[in-house]
Amino acid sequence: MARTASVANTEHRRAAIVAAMLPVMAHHGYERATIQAIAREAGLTPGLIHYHFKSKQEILVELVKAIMEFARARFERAATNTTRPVERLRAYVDARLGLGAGAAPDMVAAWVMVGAEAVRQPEVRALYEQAIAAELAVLTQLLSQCLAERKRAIDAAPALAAGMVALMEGAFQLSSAAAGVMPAGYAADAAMSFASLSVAAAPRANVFKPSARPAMAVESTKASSL
Amino acid sequence: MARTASVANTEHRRAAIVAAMLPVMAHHGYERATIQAIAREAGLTPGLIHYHFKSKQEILVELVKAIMEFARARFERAATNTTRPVERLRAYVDARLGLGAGAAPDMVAAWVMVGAEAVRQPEVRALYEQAIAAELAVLTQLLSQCLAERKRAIDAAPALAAGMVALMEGAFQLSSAAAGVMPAGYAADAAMSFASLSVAAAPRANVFKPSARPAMAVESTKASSL
Amino acid sequence: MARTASVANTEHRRAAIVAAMLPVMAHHGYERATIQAIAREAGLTPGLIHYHFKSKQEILVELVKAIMEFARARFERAATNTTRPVERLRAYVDARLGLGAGAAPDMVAAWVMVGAEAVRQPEVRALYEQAIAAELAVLTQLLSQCLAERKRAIDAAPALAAGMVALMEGAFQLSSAAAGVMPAGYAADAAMSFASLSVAAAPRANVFKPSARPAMAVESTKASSL
Amino acid sequence: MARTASVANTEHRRAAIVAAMLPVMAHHGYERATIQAIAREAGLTPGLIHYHFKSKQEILVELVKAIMEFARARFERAATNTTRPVERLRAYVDARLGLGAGAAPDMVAAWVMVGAEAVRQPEVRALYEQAIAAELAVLTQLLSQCLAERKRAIDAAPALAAGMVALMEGAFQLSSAAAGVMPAGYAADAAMSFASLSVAAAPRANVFKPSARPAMAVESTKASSL
DNA sequence: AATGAATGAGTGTTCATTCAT
DNA sequence: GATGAATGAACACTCATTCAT
Repeated sequence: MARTASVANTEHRRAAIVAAMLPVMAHHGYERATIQAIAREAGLTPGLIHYHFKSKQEILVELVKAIMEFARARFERAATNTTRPVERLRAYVDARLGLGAGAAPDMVAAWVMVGAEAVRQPEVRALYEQAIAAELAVLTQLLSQCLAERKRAIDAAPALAAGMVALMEGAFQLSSAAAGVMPAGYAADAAMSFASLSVAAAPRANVFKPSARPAMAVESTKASSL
Repeated sequence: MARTASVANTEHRRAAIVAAMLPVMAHHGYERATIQAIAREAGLTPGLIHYHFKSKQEILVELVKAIMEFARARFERAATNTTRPVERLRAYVDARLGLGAGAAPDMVAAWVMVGAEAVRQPEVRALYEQAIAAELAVLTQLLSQCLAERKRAIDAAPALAAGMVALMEGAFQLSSAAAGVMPAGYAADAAMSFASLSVAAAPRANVFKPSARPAMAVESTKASSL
Repeated sequence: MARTASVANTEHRRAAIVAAMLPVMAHHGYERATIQAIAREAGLTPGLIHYHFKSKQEILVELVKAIMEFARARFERAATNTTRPVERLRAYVDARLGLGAGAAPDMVAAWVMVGAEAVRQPEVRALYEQAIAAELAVLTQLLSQCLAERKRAIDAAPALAAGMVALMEGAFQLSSAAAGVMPAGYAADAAMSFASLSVAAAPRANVFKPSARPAMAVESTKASSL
Repeated sequence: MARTASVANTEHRRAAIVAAMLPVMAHHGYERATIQAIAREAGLTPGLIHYHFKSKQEILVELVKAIMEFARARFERAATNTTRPVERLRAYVDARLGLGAGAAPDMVAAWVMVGAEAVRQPEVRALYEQAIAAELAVLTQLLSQCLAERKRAIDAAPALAAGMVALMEGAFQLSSAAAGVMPAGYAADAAMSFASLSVAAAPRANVFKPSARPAMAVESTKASSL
């Protein structure tokens, strides 16, 4: 009933503007995500955008942070149900690929645009690298736990994590620009299969006789929407 | 006499303009790849660009085709040395990831920009999907051959190919925008490892007693530069 | 009770706003002296500025008046110690040049900006002319007293005053925009020297035999349009 | 009859744009000398202005150079008729004040605006200081020659030159913003009078018995900060 | 074929001013 | 009196495209 305090109002406005930039960028890219278009999407006047943000790039930076935070939060929520490494890994993959692309295609497309801007804008690149580094760190930890649980050497975890991150980033790109030619729901399956097989194939930790028996069932991976 | 005929000259000019667009797009993206910058890169005058191309987008379309053709040609060249499915698969992966990123970073970055444009420009998207479909077809065939050679069911080939394409597209993105945080040379290794393990784990074709023995050595994968 | 009456408070606010405009104009000029910047300098909110002033130009008008008043007050203070014409003249020059630029560079720079605005804004020009006319009047009177004291004809006083005003206005400009290339402390010396020599060289009042004829004939100077 | 070559055409356009900026700046100042207004004055379209100049400031910089060059050329032309120091000095003063203000009031007003911009724009300030330094150098030389001709010590030349430059800059300001209250033609007279009297009053070079001692002691002037 | 000057629509951004609270 | 969010008209600048030569 009572109007929120001005500070909160400003924060709300900023959040609304960032939120408005997401679909505009998803459909038109950064350069064509004009201040006018963002304002229209947010139901505001163009001048007001620059009252709340110093520059268009600042909105982009906030958008990148928001998407990062969104992904992080979704994983945290999904991972609270279990402590088993494999299940946590699956929760991570599903959070990123299973629901992500299907439930939030605009966010996925916007992220693809962010990735393209990261190629040429140093400030965006720094944020993007930070996001990728965070992904790598989380995945490396999860994979290390999976490997340790099965008494495997964890040396391969970083490279494996890198491959999974690449697969996921590529899946985002393809779901945004070539969805028509990709098989349904391949991505989460492929990611989990890659992880499972790699863990199973990893050499035993400090042991001389590796058996390399795949015990994590690949077949259990199913029903991802990307 | 020394001058080539005008048609051929026109074709040369067109090719030169397309070639000039590549590095400009790699560094500035499509929107900021101005006609002036392309002309400067090509050593031509701005007006001449529009004499040879109806619009800027037409140059982009030609560039996409040129990159597709370049990748196809490189694979063909590398694959002539062998008929063994596994080696041909490796040749393919190396052609795309092994030398690609290191030898032609501008082309990789330009391809990333193309991918972003494909999200919003229908004509570019059609081409991009065509390119991805071609990748999928080639990889599916190569993987099917690998599976058949080992008497495995080939049903999983399309999904596996999709995963590999995603991994490669993601690797392009990451090598262009987050090279600093990725492990060295992870991509080709990951792609080959993924393929090898998946082939090995595939069920036997039309056979009741699967043994699931991994016979394609994962360790043979080495030293890729992406 | 402790609060001053609203009218007085309003006056204080107006004075504070005018005072805040001075350094902002000194550093950014009139056009770039934004209401936001003035408000920040004054520790007020932007909206309040327009509560106390109808427009930005009204603040400028008040600022011009304030600077004029400041200069007048400083001279009055310095001139109370003496009644001797020469000393009063020196007090005037020192008030304007001796301490002025050093003690209040912002005010000097702001005055330069006022001078530029006077070129194009009629209302500011009217005030500026009023200020210059006041300077001329004061200087003419002081110089007339100096001349009279030495029994010289006072006819030249207005022209001499005009030259001194020009020298001082120019000194303000140069101290604000070219301090690096000007000799130290030249201005007050030059002004006093100009006055002293001119007084000494002036013809005797109502006398037929002029003495003190300068070797380089001043009379030969004629027909200048400025 | 024949169209001039393109390079010359471009140079002509640049010169025309610079020339168009002069009256616009003279009447509206730099900030309000909009690209639109300059284009209108030049009879060109706004877009073309930025085809020939990278930025508005670049036009300003060229304008400053043009005014400097104009003043230099006018003096050179006027000074060719004589080698006598005093006459050359007069030629200089007349070139700057005698005809200048009357014949080219827009240029004088534009120069005043340049002076104001020099306060806040480092690049303009650098040019302005260069212009003032050139003035000082020329005047110092001319005054030194006058002093030498009359066997006077030339030590005072720099300070005297500085005073004259200040007087002239101030005269420009006043002729642009307070012409109505200034006596007619005072400036050139004042400048020449100042120079003549100062030369006459200067001590003899290397001589023990100085003559021409002014009754109002110039030496008493000290410690001014400007 | 080729030039490069020219156009005009559109961009991000600034800012004096207004106004609901 | 006071706030600060909001407006809208300007601004400098960019750029694909056109066209006279």
